[in-house]
Amino acid sequence: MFSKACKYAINAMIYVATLPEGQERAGLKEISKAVNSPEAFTGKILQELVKHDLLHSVKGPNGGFHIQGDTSKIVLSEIVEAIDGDMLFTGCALGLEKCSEDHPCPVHHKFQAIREHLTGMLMTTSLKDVADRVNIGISFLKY
Amino acid sequence: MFSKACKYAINAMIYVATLPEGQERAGLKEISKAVNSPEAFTGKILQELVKHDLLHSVKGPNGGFHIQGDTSKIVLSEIVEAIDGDMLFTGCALGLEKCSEDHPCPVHHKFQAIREHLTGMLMTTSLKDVADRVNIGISFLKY
DNA sequence: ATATTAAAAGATAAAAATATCCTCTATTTT
DNA sequence: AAAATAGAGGATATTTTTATCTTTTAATAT
Ligand code: FES
Ligand code: FES
Repeated sequence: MFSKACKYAINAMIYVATLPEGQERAGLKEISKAVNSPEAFTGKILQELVKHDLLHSVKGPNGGFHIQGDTSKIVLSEIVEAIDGDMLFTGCALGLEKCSEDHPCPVHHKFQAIREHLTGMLMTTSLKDVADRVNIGISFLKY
Repeated sequence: MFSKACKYAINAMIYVATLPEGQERAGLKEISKAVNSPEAFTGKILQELVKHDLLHSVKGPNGGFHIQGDTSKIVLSEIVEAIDGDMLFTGCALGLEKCSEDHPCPVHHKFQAIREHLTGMLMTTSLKDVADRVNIGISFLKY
């Protein structure tokens, strides 16, 4: 469904979102440990998220990553799109060059509903929504 | 969502299912042309489908592939599982070692519904359902 | 100012997925 | 029986994804 890179990205963003407001930033090492992802690879992914303005980074001592602004303003679909692109949202499930009503693949009509369900969920679920669940201890970022 | 191999597999199975009952089998060349997939790679995938008893093959002149029995008895989820395995149906969306209620990832509760929607659709959509759509010309296997 | 810290950037490496090619085997036709 | 056909199986190649390592750059602390 999502690439590994995308899963790491989502988990990392959630972890950063769980940090108390205005707290010191989290370093790469801390983040990759918290979400059980390979450190160097995670670094690349965080760079990408920074480029997409979903995350901010600070170099040097006590540097690290943080989210500026409200975590309720960032939704999961933004993270997915930043890392995996929009094929999940717009591509044909069976690999036709483009997904369209005019020239639909054999599962288009059935898939449409699922896609809408999925994208609707990703577009309405904020980082705050999911980070809160982690903070109160009812969901987990690793194992 | 699905691997390329799985998309080729689904399209190929649908194509074979569109052939009139009891007709001569379709050869690899014919199939891969019909669904616009790379021939040799498609051959490997069809082998796998044969191993999973979703497809039958005959060697030699006028050989090829066909489905024995009723195409309404084969559902899409069987093809997906044969090629991509069951991670789509049972794996955690965010990469936790296992998906469970006891130790859920932050999107588990939201994902559960989508997964059920998706697997429900794949388990109830038969090859005949989709092949019929192709035969009456309202959906397409390539481009 | 200098040393230290930590992310950015670039170069490689390893693994997995996709794709092709060649030989072997079974079947059919002549 | 021999030749031709077409899938099976194995080996190899390419591409993409995942992962690591090294160097550079920016910020901080001494
Ligand atoms: S055309 Fe295949 S999903 Fe829309
Ligand atoms: S635990 Fe992640 S989807 Fe169920």
